[in-house]
Formats: sequence, structure tokens, C-alpha cells
Amino acid sequence: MGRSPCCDKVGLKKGPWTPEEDQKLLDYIKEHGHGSWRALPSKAGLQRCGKSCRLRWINYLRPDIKRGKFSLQEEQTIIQLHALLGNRWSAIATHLPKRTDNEIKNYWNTHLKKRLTKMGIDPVTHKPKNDALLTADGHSKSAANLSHIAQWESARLEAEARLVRESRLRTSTTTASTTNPPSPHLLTKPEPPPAIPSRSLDALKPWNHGLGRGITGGDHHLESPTSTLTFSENVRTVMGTGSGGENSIAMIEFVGSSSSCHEWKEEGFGNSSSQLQEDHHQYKEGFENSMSFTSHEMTLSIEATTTTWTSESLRSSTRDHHHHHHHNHNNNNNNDIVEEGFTNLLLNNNVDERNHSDAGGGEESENGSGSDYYEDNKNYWNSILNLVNSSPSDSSIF
DNA sequence: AAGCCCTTCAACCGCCTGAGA
DNA sequence: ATCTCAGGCGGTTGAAGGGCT
Repeated sequence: MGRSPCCDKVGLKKGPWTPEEDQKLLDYIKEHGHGSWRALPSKAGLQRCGKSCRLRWINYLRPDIKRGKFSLQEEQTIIQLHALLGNRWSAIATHLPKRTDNEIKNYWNTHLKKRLTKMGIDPVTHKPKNDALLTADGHSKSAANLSHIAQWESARLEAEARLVRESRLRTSTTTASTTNPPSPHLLTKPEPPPAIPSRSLDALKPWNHGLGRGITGGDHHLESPTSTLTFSENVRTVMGTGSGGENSIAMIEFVGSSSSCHEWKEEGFGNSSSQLQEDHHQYKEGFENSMSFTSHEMTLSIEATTTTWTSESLRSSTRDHHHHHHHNHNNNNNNDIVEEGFTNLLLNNNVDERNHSDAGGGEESENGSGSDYYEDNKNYWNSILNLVNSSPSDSSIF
């Protein structure tokens, strides 16, 4: 219990690392791996506590770290994942290859949080600050349901992050047990964990259960009594991270929950440890059990809007970051808002200009009339879910 | 040039969790 | 069952640097 006493030792150096110390640490890890962090400093000839060494290695010296300015896409990823996960920086970092949790946390606190605040968006809830305008009508209920989805996905992301950590642990254990000294590459770039074949929006699976199955390809037009969802080409998640920084192509995969569970276990973890299989299997079961009573809410949520969700409209919610549209928000044409998407609002560099030029109408998106707020949120969460669906394939981790 | 303020980010602190004795 | 310890995480701090007056 309690703190590790290693840092309490007198005579241990604190503060900024010198190049000499860095070199010592690098040389040692290159040669021996880090093994026990606690024992490392004395072995490496460093007057530092193990924690300090670990931090220095993880946040600075590791060769697979990307440093420097965050790209627009990375910013978007952080904002979206933060909306889902909150301040779970390590979980967020698993979806941002080569970025450390510390770096992401710093970037959030120094850049993104301020930007959102400046725009009148609460950086904690990711909602416009005067959210009190929403009443207990269908819209707020819909928003609440979207929050449900976010929570589900949040739980899933956390579980995946845990799997990543476990996998790293296993890899490092395996590496440490080898007779040959591990290369820094092996130490810091673990084998990818078992692929998770179904990167689908789990929250929608029970709904699919209700709608029936048999979606195999082509243009899919799924209809419920009051809503319509259109999907293009492949139902299976496909993420278009265009080379030019173009963002996500929205896809939602509909897979029957029982079979997807089966696939997950049989295909995704066929070569992994039984514990991992069990872990994920249990998680999936728990997840889908929890879904069983919420699918009705899901349907209600969807019934609350008559908007057609097309792959194109979803896609447009996350693209054209640099293309700023000057919409007239008074014309009741929600499509404009839908197409722009909440995330784009967050990321748009010309926010101030918008607020000024759209005086009155521009306030809608910020203050949120119920309808527009819901539309914005829908795209916001869709954008997040698209990201979630796609990120692992883009990530070195997955 | 000097002083002040603000921003950034590396590093530390303290707590939590899980493994092992 | 309890305790100890290592590793990990998130919050916070403070030195350094840049901008402004």
C-alpha cells in the first residue's frame, strides 16, 4: 500500500534530465531492456528513482514517439475521444499512435480545452455551456440516448485499452524472458494484440437484431417505421483516412450480436491466449446483455428524428475541415448543420468569424435550439463512433 | 534592456490497482 | 486474508521561453 519509497530516497536527483543521463538510460535499455524499473537506476548508474526513469523513457526517449505539432486529425481524434472517455489519457493515447498520454494531456490542457471553452463549449461535457435550454422533451431524451451510446462505447474502449495494456505486458514479459538482449524496437513496439475483427458500433447491434439480418453488401437501406438509414458499399467498417488528411468515411456495421460474439471469439482470438478470449468474450456478453434493455431506448431515440442518415451525410460530418461554410442558420435547413457537423464546429478555426457574422443565427449552434443541438450532437457522436470504428486499423497498436 | 505576464511541457506527486509473498 | 511492492495513471507544478509593454 501507499507510495513506493523509491522516490523518497535522499541523494536522488530530480528535475530536468541531462543529455548524459538520457544517454545512460538509453544505453542501458538498449542493452538490457528496462526489466524492473526500480532496479534500473543503480544498474544504469543513474541517480534517479525508477519512476523518473520510466517516465523519461516512456514520454521522451522511446524511439517510437512522434513529437511536434498535432495534426488536425489528431486534434479531432483527441476531442472526440475525450468526449467519450473523459480524462482517460492513456486510453485516448492507445488510439493515437506514437503520442504519449502525457503529451496528449498537455495538449488538451493547453490548446484544446481553451479552444472549446472559448467557443462556449464545456470541455468536460462537450456540450454548449447553456445547455439548460434543453427541456425534458424528445430532443433532450434523444441527446441522453446518444450519451448512452457514448457510455457504451466508452466502456468498450476502456476494455480495449486494457487489452492493449495486457498485450503489452505479455509481450514485454516474453521479451524479457528471452536469452538474447531485446532490441529497443521490441521493447517499445510491442506485437500488435489480437486483431479485433469486428470494429462495429456495438450499440447498434441489438437494433439490428430487431430489424433482422442478412446485410451482405451493396447499398443498404435499412428502414424502421420512422427512420431510415442508408449505408453504402460495404457494411463492414471501412475508414477512409485519405492521404491528404481527409477524414472519416462513416460506416456502421450491423452484425447480429450472437454471431458477432462468436466471430469475435473464434476469429479474432483464435490465436490468442484463452484468458484474452475469455476476457473479451465476457466483456462482449456483458455489453450485449446490457444492450438488451436499452435497445428500446435506442429505437425511441431514432424515432425522435426523421432525419435520414446517409453515409454521405455522415461522411460530411467529419470532412472539409478547411472548407468553412457560411451558413444561414435561420433558414431552418438543418442539413447545413448536419453536413457541417459538431466536430467541425469545434475544430473550425474561424469560429469567431462565424459567431460574429452569424449574429443571431450563429448562436443557434452554440446555444442550441433543441433541434439543431440534437442534429449537431448526432453528427458529433457519429463522428466519434466512426473514429472509434476506424482508429485501431490506423493505429500501430491495433 | 528590463520587467512582467502568459504559455508550454517535462517532470513530479500522490493515489490506485494487481500481483505475489 | 493481509501486506508489500511495482507499475500505471491523472492531476499538478515549475522552469524555460516567448511576447508585450
